[in-house]
Amino acid sequence: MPELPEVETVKRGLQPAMQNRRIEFVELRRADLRFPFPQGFAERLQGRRISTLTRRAKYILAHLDSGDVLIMHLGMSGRFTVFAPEGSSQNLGEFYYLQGADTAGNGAHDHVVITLDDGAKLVYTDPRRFGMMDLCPEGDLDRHRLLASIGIEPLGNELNAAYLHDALKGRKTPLKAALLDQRIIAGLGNIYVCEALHRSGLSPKRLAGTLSRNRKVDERLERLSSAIRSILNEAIEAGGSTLRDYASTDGNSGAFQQLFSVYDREDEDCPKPDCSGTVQRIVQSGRSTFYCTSCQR
DNA sequence: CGGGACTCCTGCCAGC
DNA sequence: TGCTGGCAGGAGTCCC
Repeated sequence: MPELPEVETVKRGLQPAMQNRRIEFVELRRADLRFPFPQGFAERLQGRRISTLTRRAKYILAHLDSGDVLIMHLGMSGRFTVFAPEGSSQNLGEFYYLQGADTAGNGAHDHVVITLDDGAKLVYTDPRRFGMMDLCPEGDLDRHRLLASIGIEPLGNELNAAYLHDALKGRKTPLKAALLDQRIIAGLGNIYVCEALHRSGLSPKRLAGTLSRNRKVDERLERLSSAIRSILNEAIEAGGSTLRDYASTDGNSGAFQQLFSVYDREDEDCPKPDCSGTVQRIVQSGRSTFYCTSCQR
């Protein structure tokens, strides 16, 4: 599930449930996810008020009144569910399930249960356990080992053709791999890289540095940077409806899939109106790439 | 250093 | 029906 748009959607979904709430109790069902929980994890959270939630790359950050920041990453299969407090199903955020909180958190892969001061329970579920949680003082966030070398946010002003020109210059790695590199752009994953390359008509196999040959900024980098931005924004937009579906049903939203032009569409016709190509699947650094060999150069 | 392979873990699906 | 192998949206680590 989670690339930047999904993480942003989850953050927005959690915000109304968590903002300004005090953490009453934290139950860990195991000692680790991808990494061990830090020493005193539950104790440092309990009794603290959450001032706000933010996002950096694919990390959700909960800022606490103690000065600590709770860092959360969903990995490949991580998910949060908010269970409403008993008998208060009115005016709940879209992220709420409408069950009573006493039934929450009993699944086989429910690893963390956070009880808030209004009785709501926040349950972290992660079958593959590639997710992680950590605590870090707000002032040390930039130096946190997982955040220190993260690149620019693609939705901010820093992402533009000139940035890509410099960042990709001399790179001999395929463009696909460079865009997946979180040190260059934060938050892109396999799906949205495939989609952005298709929209901008660039081959995933092209060596990244070939777009920065001249001193002049290549107009293809302009296309790439605006494709990244528009794809992510559209996905976030769609995320809201995905989330509503999710809250009311089972997590599998049809609207989500319809967004993709090439991802998981091997052998289908290229959806670009002026292109008669077919979507191919190849493997790059061990992962699936979907692209049109006809219009992506 | 840059680049690529390997690794963690479980669930699911196609193919036999 | 049941097994097996391959694959999955992430990313740190190790090795050349």
